[in-house]
Amino acid sequence: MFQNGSGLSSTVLAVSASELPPVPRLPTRDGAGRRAGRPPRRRALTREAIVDAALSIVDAEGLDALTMRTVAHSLGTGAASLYAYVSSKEELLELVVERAIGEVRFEGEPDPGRWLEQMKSVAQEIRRMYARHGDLARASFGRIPLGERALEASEWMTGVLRAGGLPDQVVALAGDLLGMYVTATAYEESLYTRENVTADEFAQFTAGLRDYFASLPADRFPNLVELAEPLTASGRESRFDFGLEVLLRGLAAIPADWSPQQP
Amino acid sequence: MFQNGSGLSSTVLAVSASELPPVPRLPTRDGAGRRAGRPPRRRALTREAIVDAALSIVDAEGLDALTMRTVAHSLGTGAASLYAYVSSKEELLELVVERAIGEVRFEGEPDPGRWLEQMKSVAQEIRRMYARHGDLARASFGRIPLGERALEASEWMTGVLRAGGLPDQVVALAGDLLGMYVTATAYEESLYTRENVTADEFAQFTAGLRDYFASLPADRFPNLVELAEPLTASGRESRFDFGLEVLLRGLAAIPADWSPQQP
DNA sequence: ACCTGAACACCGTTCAAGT
DNA sequence: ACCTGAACACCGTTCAAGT
Repeated sequence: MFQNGSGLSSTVLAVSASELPPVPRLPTRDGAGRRAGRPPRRRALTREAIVDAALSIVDAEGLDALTMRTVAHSLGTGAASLYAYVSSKEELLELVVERAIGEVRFEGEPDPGRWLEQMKSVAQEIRRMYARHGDLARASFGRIPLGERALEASEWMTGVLRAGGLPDQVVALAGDLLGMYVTATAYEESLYTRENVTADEFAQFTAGLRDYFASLPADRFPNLVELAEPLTASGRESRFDFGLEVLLRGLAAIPADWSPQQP
Repeated sequence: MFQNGSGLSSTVLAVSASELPPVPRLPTRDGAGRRAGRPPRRRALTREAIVDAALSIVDAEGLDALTMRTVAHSLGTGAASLYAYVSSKEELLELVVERAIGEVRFEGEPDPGRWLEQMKSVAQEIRRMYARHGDLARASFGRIPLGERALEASEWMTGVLRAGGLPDQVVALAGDLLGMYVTATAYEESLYTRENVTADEFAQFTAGLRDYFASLPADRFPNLVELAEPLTASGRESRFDFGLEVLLRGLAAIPADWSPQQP
């Protein structure tokens, strides 16, 4: 749930909260497995500050611009100094993703009569969060955020799906599926929202794509030629809404006793 | 269609076939936009050979092991020599993805009575293709392959969806959605099929995840605690089948006049 | 005309040497 | 005890200099 798909990633976000149990991890082979550990006493440099700086860089210049050097530079140090607070770039990315997910707000309690609306609204909320943070969705993909805030999100979504009367196994699978859908969509959308591609250039590209389909040899690609227009017509918003609609209608249509054909 | 989601990527695969029109492109800012151009006369090194070598590396060691240097080395040259055949690593990745998609086979003609089965089977076919090629799905994500083989795939899928009686706009959106689902799933699955994570380690991780959920404070995370088992029980196969089932049922349930609420 | 070694400007990460 | 400059082993890409 909220797992950005079924993802069981190799590393997983450490919980900062006190009373939560230690997070399970897949072993890493490259020896970058140690944790930062000790609290940062009385220093200007803190985990918080590093995550802040990293997220700001992603917002302003995208994920590719986030390097240990750029983060360190924006904090007035060298890259090596970050390793006292963060065990690897991988861990830093997890912290940044967790921070972003923590921004998502859930209003109200799970309402049995409104579970579809509630799921739709939280999906849109998450999408908006990603839209605020450049192409962060790319880093988010395939991770299972298990930090406190992410768990709260999973808890809420699980509650909504259960309130909807879905059986437990379907609740679990549905949460993963919706998380994956939103993250994947957000990632793809970030590709054409890159600050160095103007809306005009994008429109031109779309038009070019339509003309490309339209000009294919009609004997070999009759359907693509005929559908050149609808294939390239939909905007981001409609694509997202369409997929969400399909997923939710499909979920509502899944029988209570669903199980895979070949176990 | 077959676009691995709604993806309109910044660069797009060049069509190798003769009679197809030139592919539309989004402008790139980093000046890496030139094409290889001239045919490789009588040389051992060819585009084909380079793509072969690159795909072999992905199969054997994963996408991260694919560097211009490793590819060149496996062909007995230096990285610089590849740039006579391929304008950038980005273009090489597109060629590799296209090659892999070309492996997917479609049996039979679109059959109006069997469109759901046909879509399900092609989705499984594509998933198997990705499973053969390490974590190639990662490189595939967010690209629109427009090469000849990919177009044939899109043509076929479009035909099946139309045969199913879906309206044109739904056909277009559905193709993107299914493509994105399969690619995203394949990518996530590749994360735990990494050759350096054994099945045993994975099972252990899953068990750890279950125990993690189960041991959360029950007052704050009642649903996660209660659903610890189902949340971590499903295998890859069931996850994939579940999502596919949801998508196809949802598609079948979309009204013919669907359009986004806020245009 | 074709090819490529060496270089450039980067990475993430480590560690000896400073304070 | 804490911090970090410099180095290591890599990247993708370029280009002058070879044949």
